[in-house]
Amino acid sequence: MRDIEKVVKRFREAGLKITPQRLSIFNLLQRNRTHPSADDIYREVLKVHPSISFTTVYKTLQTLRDMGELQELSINPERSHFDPDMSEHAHTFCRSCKQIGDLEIAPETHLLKLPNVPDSFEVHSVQVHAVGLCGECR
Amino acid sequence: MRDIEKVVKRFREAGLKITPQRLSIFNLLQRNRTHPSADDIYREVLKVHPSISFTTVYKTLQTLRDMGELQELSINPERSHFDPDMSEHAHTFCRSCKQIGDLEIAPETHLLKLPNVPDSFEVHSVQVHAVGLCGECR
DNA sequence: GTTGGTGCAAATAGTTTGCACAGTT
DNA sequence: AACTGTGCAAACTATTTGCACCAAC
Repeated sequence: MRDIEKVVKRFREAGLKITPQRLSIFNLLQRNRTHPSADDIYREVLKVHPSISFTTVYKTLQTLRDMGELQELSINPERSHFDPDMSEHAHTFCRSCKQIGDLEIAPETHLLKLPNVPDSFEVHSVQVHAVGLCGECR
Repeated sequence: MRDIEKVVKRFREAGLKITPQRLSIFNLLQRNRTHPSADDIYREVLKVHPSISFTTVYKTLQTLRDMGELQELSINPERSHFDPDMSEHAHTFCRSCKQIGDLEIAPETHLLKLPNVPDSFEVHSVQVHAVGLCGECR
């Protein structure tokens, strides 16, 4: 996700409104490093904005994802997680504690240049997931 | 997934029973190239075994996954898909039609040797997903 | 006969939607 | 004033579980 000012600008340019609820969500995502689920985000924003609804969080996440400001991670079969870090990187996923971690990938790896992708297929993003057990859970 | 005979042998060795329902499921998976969801598999097996229940299909898929005979793919946020092909390969996922395709990966890519994975993390499998739009849907 | 499997029905959980009212522009 | 956003409640969908009966071994 970009700077809040830039995201706000994009929303306004798209005719979307800036509400206190949305600003709280932007703020939280900006500082986040934990790959939260929609519900995680909801429960966090609740602390700052006790009257916010899950629906609002949910719809704002959809909008941000559709704008390409954050990634929806399909890594945990039980629920979606969101990642505001749009740089090329991979993830670890622990099958036991369900924790998601970041893996830095050297830029020369060119994740987006996967071999054998048909020319006709338009790649938006490449997700790389190492699935297994973290140190704690072994 | 291995040959049916080998899978049957593994089940017996683990004290698990071989039923007509399970054999139908094994057969179907063996010939499958389409990354079906649990429900896809259920509807296919129904044709051969009209009295089978979703629960039976579901539990057998869990067992096969836990044995490492097939992979559960977290690629479609809406549902899990299963892949009996356990060789190192990647997938394409079309956001529009939800189709999953295979991508061959040269063995020298060493998918399982992702850089920067903490020593303490035990990697079971690495999933690589190119997410975007297929030729048809563009 | 013992033990695990099957199938039904119900519970659970995450996600998504319709709608009336409120807030932003 | 026009139009989008919010929040509630309900619907939906996939997944998971409890349990009585059945079948493989």
